[in-house]
Amino acid sequence: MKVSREQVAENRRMILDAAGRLFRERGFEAVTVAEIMQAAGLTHGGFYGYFTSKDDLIAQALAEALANSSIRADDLAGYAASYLSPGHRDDRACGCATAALAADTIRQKDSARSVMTQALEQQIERLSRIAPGRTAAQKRNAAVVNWSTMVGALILARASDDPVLSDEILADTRAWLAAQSEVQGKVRAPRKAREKTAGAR
Amino acid sequence: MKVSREQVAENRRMILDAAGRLFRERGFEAVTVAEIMQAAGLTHGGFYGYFTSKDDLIAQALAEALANSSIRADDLAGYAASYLSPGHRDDRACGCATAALAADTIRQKDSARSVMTQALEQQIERLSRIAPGRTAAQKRNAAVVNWSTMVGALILARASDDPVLSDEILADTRAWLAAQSEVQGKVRAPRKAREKTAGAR
DNA sequence: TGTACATCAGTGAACGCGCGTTCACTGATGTAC
DNA sequence: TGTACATCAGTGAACGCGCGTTCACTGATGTAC
Repeated sequence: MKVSREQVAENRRMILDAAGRLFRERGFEAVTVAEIMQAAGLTHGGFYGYFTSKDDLIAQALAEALANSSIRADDLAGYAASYLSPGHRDDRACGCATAALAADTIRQKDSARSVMTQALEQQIERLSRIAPGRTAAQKRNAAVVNWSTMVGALILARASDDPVLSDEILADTRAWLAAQSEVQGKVRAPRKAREKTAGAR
Repeated sequence: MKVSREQVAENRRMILDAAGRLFRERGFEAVTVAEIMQAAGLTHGGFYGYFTSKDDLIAQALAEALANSSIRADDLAGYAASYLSPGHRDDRACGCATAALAADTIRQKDSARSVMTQALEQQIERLSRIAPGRTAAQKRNAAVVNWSTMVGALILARASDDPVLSDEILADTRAWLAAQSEVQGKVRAPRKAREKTAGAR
């Protein structure tokens, strides 16, 4: 049964969304094409009308998931507080696609790897704007390290079976990044203002 | 054909070694039982004489791979220099099992997850001994953050398609950890001694 | 020490299963008049 | 605006394939005498 052009666009969005969520939750390999199509409300046969292969979908769904990060903040401490929250740790399906899929992407085709690399570069640029440091080079250096720290901490917090250890990893890393933000970034800001910013979600 | 008891022990070691290497290189799911047995010089049929299932092997091979980290150093800067070297980045099969498999392990059975959690706790304790800080709590906090940073940086450096960006991530994070080690950890050590230690492999 | 035989590690064919992908078919859409 | 029909998105059975796992068999090991 043919379907309207709007419905086609809507279906395409549904497939990419479902794939993005399932991939982040269970990895590229463990999720099947049939499962994604079912989650999108379709049957598996129609898949190849939208994508040329599963690898094609992986690259496109990854790009979509990496672009739609829900984490937003104007300062490093606020960003870290949100990124390293228990809520983000526990919601892999809708959380950071880098933390969920960077390790998986290393073993994927070039199409997916290049998408991940572009997103990584963009994220470093974005973090450079709120990173501590006087020169542009210092800010970028700090952004690289801060991003590594956040992604690493989220992966390790998720990897830990033990909720106490997992919470410790998140809390320690949050505190560290907040301190970074304080000491190096905003030496001139008044104390009250700083505390407000750092405490905000 | 029956085989001597020593040969059985040797074969077991070969299977665990091959599995550890292949898993680190390509992930748990992409590697097949037959492939592992072939890499160990055996045929796939014999597998279930050694392990009850692939999941059983995953847990045991992960424990083995996590225990046999080749990275050793007496100070943080030296450890970071080794851990964040291009050589370690490029040799996934023999490198850090945490960086290679932590994200994969999140989606594995409890047996593997508990192995990873134990290794994580041990590594934090180990790093606490060489971490900067005055109190034990400060040292442990720093160890948690430093480990998150190293694992995150290695994963991101591997994820990057672009060798320039990849090298930048390694170099920036190495420099950062060396600075951490300098500023907070060894304020009392004579300058010459510090430089020697930090430069060592 | 030498011999006879029970044990059991390793082999490879075979199992059921689910994967990614293909394809003939269906029927609503959207265009031509 | 209404009607006729070509288009093509979606369906579900079917494809070949490779997976994890099983099992009857083989023949070297290692024990009992």
